[in-house]
Amino acid sequence: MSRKAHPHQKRIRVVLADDHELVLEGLRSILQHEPDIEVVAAVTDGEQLLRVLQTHRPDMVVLDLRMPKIDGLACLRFIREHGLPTRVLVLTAFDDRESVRAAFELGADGFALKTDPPQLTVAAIREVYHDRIVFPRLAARWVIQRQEQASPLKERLSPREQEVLALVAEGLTNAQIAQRLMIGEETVKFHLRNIYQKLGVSTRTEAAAYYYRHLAKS
Amino acid sequence: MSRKAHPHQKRIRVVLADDHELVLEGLRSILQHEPDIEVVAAVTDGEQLLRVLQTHRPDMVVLDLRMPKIDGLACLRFIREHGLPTRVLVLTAFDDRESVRAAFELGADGFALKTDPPQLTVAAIREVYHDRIVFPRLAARWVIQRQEQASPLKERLSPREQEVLALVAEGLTNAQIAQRLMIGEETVKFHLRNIYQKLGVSTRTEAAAYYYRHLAKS
DNA sequence: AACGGAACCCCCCAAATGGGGGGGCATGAT
DNA sequence: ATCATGCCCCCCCATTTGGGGGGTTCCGTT
Repeated sequence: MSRKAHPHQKRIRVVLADDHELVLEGLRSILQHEPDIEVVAAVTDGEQLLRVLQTHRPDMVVLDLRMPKIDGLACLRFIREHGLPTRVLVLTAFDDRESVRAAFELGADGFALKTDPPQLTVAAIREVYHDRIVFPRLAARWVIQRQEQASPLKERLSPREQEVLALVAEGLTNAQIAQRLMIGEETVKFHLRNIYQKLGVSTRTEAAAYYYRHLAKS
Repeated sequence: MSRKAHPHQKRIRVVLADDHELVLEGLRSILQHEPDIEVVAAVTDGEQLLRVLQTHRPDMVVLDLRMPKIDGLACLRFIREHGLPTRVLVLTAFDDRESVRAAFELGADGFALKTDPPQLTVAAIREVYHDRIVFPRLAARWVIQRQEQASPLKERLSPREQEVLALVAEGLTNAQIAQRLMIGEETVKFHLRNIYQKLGVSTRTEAAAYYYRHLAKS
């Protein structure tokens, strides 16, 4: 099994995980020509991934967060909790900053964007393999914001702010909210500014969208 | 220009459009081995696509709906309105059935899922080229459903109004919507006024609330 | 007793929005 | 030929909103 008498003594053994077969194909196609990287498997859902991880013990997994059966975050958690010796490069579609944050906190070693030139992803693989944590400037912001305001944004909203947000999501105007809560309109605006900052948005409709997507229950 | 003295007389000339470079790479990689298909260009945003369409006049475009600058729907609309002789195979990530419906109504010739085995996509290219309309069973349902579902109010919204409303619900501003749909901001306001009247609301956030409660998808 | 945080109120100003009017063009039905 | 509809664009104007200051209480911690 051990190959040591070779110019490129040890190849980076990676597993690819993405539900889009075309992305797998793209990765395979570009990694094919990299002499120091070896694709040992490619899977399209979390279940397969966990199996492969334990049988192949790869150096690294290139991981999409969105996958059937078991999603990327769950896989990442599993890897960390079981102390698997596998580095994790998250391959994201950039659109869900919430997931990126979560992945970072779960200990992802790096991030690459599907919209980036493939060569960047290849470079990222090498970087991560050499114990560097890497992620694109864009993703940096999603992640950094977390330092100040911690991940569960919802918890960070004060009770009053949550009330206000709920009413905004109903479609009420500032004046109506003020009346409903028996406070001044300026106060509503004050709360809203704080809410926007905490949620990372800048309009009431964005806030409403956030509400319905992240913390609605009905 | 005309090559007719060859076993495969005329190759299908396709343009690939997807903001994910890895997907482009994947497509290119598999189409490379198809003797009857020729990739004449690959672009990552709508602006490039429209340029390429007019210079290369390809037989077909494999089109992702989500793209920067000008999104896939807008491109499709452009193609149809200008009577370009280009067939359109929509390559979707499966998650936005709303867009799939819209694409179907705009006259998309076929649909392929990114999660499908790449060979299916290749087959779809050939099918569409031979004047067949093709789409996976899954997508079929999104499209069909709309016939019956016909909620009284939603049906009153014109296709364009539905597009606008969906973007409002995402939290976009008028200016952003205008850019996304390639129309003027005043036009967006015009559509919005009509939407408000039809829905019986008077602010965008109310409209967003209506969207999430009555016509939301997932 | 001093501190920070939450909730409350007020000012100002630029930008976005809502609401009304006026057109235009194309398509498809009557 | 006419009409209705959808879609597009432009004008004007009042209101709402977003973002920046400045404050005051009250409460729980330290």
